[in-house]
Amino acid sequence: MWIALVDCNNFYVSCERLFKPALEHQPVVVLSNNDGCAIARSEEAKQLGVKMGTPEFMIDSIIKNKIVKCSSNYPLYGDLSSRVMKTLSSFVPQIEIYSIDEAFLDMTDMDIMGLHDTGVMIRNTVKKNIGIPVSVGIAPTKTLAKMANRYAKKMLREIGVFHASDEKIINQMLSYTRVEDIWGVGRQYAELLQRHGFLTAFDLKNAPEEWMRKNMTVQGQRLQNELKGIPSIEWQFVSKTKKNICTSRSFGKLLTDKTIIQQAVCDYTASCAFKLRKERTCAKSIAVFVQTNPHRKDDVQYVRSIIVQLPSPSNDTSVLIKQAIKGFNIIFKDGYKYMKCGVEVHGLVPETQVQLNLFELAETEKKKKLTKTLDTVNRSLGKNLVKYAVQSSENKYKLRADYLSKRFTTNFDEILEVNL
DNA sequence: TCTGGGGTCCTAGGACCC
DNA sequence: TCTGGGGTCCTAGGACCC
Repeated sequence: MWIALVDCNNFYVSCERLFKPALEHQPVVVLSNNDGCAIARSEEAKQLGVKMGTPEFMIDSIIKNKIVKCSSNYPLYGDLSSRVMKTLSSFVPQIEIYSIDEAFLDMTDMDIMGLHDTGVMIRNTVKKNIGIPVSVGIAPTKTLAKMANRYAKKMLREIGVFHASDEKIINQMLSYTRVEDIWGVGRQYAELLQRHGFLTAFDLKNAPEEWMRKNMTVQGQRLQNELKGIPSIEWQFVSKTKKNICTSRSFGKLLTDKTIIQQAVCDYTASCAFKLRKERTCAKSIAVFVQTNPHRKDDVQYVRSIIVQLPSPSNDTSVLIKQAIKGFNIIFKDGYKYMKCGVEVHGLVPETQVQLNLFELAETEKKKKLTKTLDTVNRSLGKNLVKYAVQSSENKYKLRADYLSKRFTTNFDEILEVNL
């Protein structure tokens, strides 16, 4: 089996550059929600020492005025992503979209002109059609394809394609790759592995199976098999239905006022309810959490969450808001400076599976019509103008987005972006 | 002054049932 | 004095991903 992992280079930065060619060859970062920290960096920005997750104020303190900052613009990235994915789909029978900027391609039947050349063709076509640069890694398993992709970026920058085509080449790649750079090995496991003398992916491939199982659970076993060239991660051509849905945000500034925070909780609940309806699922329970800013060492800290069971599974905004407020009232305490709150819905079941008694049924039909109308109106306006009374009518917890680019390819309204 | 948001999978341990 | 065992469901928490 041959698997390709196609990955857009510095995706968010590449999207911004597409519409602002002057950013080409400039150090550019894209900032997270709230303009909090860097979540995408151009090569030039990486060379200036900007790390993933560097807070904006630290970027300023090191290299003020040398770098272009963009607020993140998810509608734009989402639209370009689907165009890239559509182009990739034209090459192979099926692709697995792994994230906004990555997809796995089953290349097993593609070996007509040689897999390396096929990879080059894919890369050139995406660049020509969409304008986004991509890298391609081809190998016998997903984990090795990820590694090959990274190798292409690091070692074969100009070509941007690497085919790990036989055992000798794969072993070279494994020896080159340090454990902390393997897909599936995070900081904790990397430290553990290094302590035990496993430094490269090649070491890990040859580690005792017993040890892997004992210290890294079944995931470690799977990972080791993948490194040995035995595919152990299933294809996922159709996206699974979600198991949890979450909406949470940091506030633009620290908040103490219960009413304003409750409005945020209600807005995020409405957002979760909308996502549930889009997925055609209902939630069994809803969790609410609030927290202070852990980075402010001098402030008194408070973090709390609560799970509220719903009377019956629901995706109705008013039902969810009612329960969310109930939970919020239990966990909220005066006297703290809050930085963030969020809402998470759990135990999702298909809409069609929800059992109701007759009384509930009659009520639900009425509510469904109301909800459908609200969704339709809000969608056609391109923003959430129509709301329940407990939601916010103005942005008292508004997020910052000082460097926002225009929505070049979509009709989304500015307000949708900054409001939620 | 200023530090993201949205997910997944796995395991352990408790509650409960027979 | 001796005090089962297996199964399921749920939740919390850890680790990881982009």
